Amino acid sequence: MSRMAAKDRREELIAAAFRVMVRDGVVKTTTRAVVNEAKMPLGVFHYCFNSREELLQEVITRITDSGVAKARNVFEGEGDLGARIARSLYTFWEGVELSPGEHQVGYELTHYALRQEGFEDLARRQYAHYLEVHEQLLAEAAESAGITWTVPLPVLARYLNAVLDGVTLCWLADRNSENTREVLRLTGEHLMSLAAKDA
Amino acid sequence: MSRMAAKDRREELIAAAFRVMVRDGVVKTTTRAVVNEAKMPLGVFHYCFNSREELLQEVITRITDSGVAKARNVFEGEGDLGARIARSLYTFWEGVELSPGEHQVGYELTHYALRQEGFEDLARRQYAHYLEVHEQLLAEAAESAGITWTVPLPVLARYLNAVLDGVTLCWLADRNSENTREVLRLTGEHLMSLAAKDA
DNA sequence: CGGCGTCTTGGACGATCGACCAACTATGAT
DNA sequence: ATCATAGTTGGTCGATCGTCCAAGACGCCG
Repeated sequence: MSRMAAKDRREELIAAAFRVMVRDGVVKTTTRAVVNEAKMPLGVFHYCFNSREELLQEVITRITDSGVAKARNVFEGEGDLGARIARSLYTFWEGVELSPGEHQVGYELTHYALRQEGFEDLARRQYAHYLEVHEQLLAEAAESAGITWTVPLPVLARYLNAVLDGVTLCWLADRNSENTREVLRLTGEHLMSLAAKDA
Repeated sequence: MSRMAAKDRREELIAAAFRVMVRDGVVKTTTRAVVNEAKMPLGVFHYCFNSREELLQEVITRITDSGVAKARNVFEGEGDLGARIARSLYTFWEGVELSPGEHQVGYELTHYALRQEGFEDLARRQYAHYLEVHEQLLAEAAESAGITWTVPLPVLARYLNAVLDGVTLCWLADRNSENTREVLRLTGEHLMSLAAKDA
């Protein structure tokens, strides 16, 4: 193998691990599967990571910080509040249908973290981040549309997050896209009914 | 060990497996952990089950048919539509806070089934069942309250299922009960706004 | 009593896993 | 050129897993 800095190899292994997760699931993401995906000898692994847990932890933080959540970060653009909400929900859903595996991995990692001693904080932070992103999104949308939410922002963000997680989870099981889109449309209308024009 | 019919031993093993799942998670529910929980020798396992997968499949169908979903089956009782909806959502949430592990196991099993070759149908059926229950609940509530839903029942059921799954998943991570209850209250009000009095 | 299913049991097998290590090699500073 | 540092490699260890089996024990029916 050509010589490479341990830092760089770490990054490649993290990327390889994520690909394996998407393809085969978190449980089957073994050290051997990862180095095989990255086309590296097995010995490399514990030279770059102290343990398998350390790798998974790294993947979780990457996903949390800038991965799947990015697809939700799309309240930008033109139009009134209704159009922007509808477009945001549509864009989110586009992301799910485009790469279901990535979202599936997100949930698997959450449950993995919840079961792993000392990893509960990772799951906690994961959802704290999601809620924060949604909160910020809703706040920006309200400001640029000149409205005020009639529901406390943390509650509204949690509601939005719940609907998105819920429809995704259900769709991963039954792949009913049509009804899912209808649910998102319904949710969009509901959100609009919770906006009050500023004085 | 006292002599016992294989059928009966199966049931005890299924129950033991469920307890292990709730306590340690699906991944750590090994054949040895199960027989240990049931206080049976290891050899019993493959006398009662052809494989570990067969046991997990049995647990999934039990949960799907009458387990966790039962907690949602509570639209019964007195009062107007608003009171009944609020009480139903509250009862559901009571169930989650009372035994979070059981709900957590439900999600873990869903993801397990989605990854297991040939088990996708189990996850499919699981959610088909949930949606059916919610649909029936909403239909009964509408009839006894003399209202009609202004949204197609399958869509409304999926929406309700999504919110419940979503808030549960989020709460399992951050344990924020207060905001979760607010989300459920908000959802209840939303549902009421989707009811039209019959002519 | 004798036989025949049904059930019980402890041990063993091969596979796979995370982790570890010793030997080797390349690189760059002195 | 020397040497310390950093990186590479293949093999191996012990643990754990699902699965299987042979030998025995029980209970029922003839």
